[in-house]
This record gives sequence, structure tokens and C-alpha cells, in this order.
Amino acid sequence: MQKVVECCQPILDEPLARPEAESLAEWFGVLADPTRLRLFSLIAAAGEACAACDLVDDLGVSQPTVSHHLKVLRDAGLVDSEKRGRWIYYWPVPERLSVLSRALGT
Amino acid sequence: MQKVVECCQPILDEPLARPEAESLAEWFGVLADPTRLRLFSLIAAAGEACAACDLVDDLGVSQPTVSHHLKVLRDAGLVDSEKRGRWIYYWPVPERLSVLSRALGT
DNA sequence: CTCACATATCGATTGGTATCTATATATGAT
DNA sequence: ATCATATATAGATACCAATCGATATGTGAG
Repeated sequence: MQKVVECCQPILDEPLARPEAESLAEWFGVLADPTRLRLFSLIAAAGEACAACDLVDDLGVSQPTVSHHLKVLRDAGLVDSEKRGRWIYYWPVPERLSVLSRALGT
Repeated sequence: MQKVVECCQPILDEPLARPEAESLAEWFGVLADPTRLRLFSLIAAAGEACAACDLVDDLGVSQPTVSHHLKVLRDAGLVDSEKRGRWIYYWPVPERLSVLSRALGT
């Protein structure tokens, strides 16, 4: 997720080159886990959320697992976060979804 | 990919339930492989294509690997296919992408 | 200062999947 | 009928990612 390839032509339009395909596949991979999707959706629907406050209980997975998924989401730029006291709050970055949406052709 | 859950509310709108999350994640998983993305993109850009005719050479992976990915794409409903003589032709089913697009919120 | 708690990291396990080679199956051409 | 070729399957390998328990780290409360 480091090197950001300008992503991407709608995949229906012309054959994806290898680097673009790798970039896109990585992004879709972030969304290809049900726990992570629910985590993101919980954050997005709430507007913002913190792990201990809201997320661990709702998801039914362990705290380290939630922590891991939050890191993946943050690294992918799908959420942003801020530390407030002992808690870290997360909120969605919907522009990232738009990029994917566009690649899907809409 | 068997049981088709009515999919899905835009994931920004309200928390995804577990079954919907699993469904969506599975679809994104289909797109989360660079070889498979390029394969789909090649088919879509060409309008239609057959494996031996067009695909194996361009992708640089073995014939069984292409066959495997084509099966995944077909099972997911992202492509449809028809046998003509010795060849099997594939074409894209873009409506499937629209479903994902919509879940992403556009 | 100490304690409780929020979060991150570590190490291990496990399940899945992409890929290959080898081989089987199917089908049209000669 | 035989042969060449398109596709599928089988079995093996290798890698990656999700998860957990245990533990470390950081931070505010009292």
C-alpha cells in the first residue's frame, strides 16, 4: 500500500496493467474480510468510534484482532484516527471508497 | 457464493450485519487477486475472449491457473461463458460490478 | 506513585488460496 | 479412427492472513 499507483482506469474499459492490478487487488483485499467490513461499517455508520468504547464488544472478536484490523484500515487510508486521552477515535475516509467505485466503472 | 443475501446497504449508511458482511467480503475477495483482476479486465475490454485464444499468453501464468481463475469469476457471476467448438468464450457481466459499486456508496 | 484500563506487539496456530506439474477428458480436423 | 489441442482436475507446495492468548506499553485517575 506504499507506492500509490494512479488508480485506476475503470476495469471494464481497457486491460489493467500489472502494477495497477496489484494496487487495486490490494485495496479490494482490505474489504475482503467480513470482520473488517463490519468494523469499517460500524465506524462509518457511527460517524466516529473508539475501539474499546464501541467496537470490541459489537464485533465478537478479541481486542488484538480489532487492533489488527484497525491498523489495516488505517494503513489503507479507509479510516483516519486521533488519540484523545486514553482512547483512539476512528472515522471513515469515504473518498477512498470512491476511488474503488470509480474503478468498478460508475 | 451459493446463498445470495440481498446485498447490500451502502456500507457507510448503517452497520453491516454478519451475513451481508460475509457476502460482500466474498465478492471483494474475488477481485482481490491481481491475476484475476487482469483476467477479468482483459475479457471486459475485449468484449469477449477465450482462454487459449487470448488469455493464457497475455497473463503469463499457466493454463490450469487461468482455468482456475475463470471458474472463480464464473462462480461469482462476474463473467458468463459459452462453449463454441473446442473453445469456451467468456464475456463480462457488468451488473455484478454495479452491485459492489452501490455497496461502496455511489 | 500506583493502579486500572486502552492499545499494541509477539509468537503460534490454522485455514485458505494461488500456483505449478502431471494427467485426464473432450472435441474438431484429417 | 487417430491425432492435436482446449479445458478441467488432481495433488503438492508455499505463502499469506485471521485469529488467539500472553504480554508489553502508554496514559489518566485517585
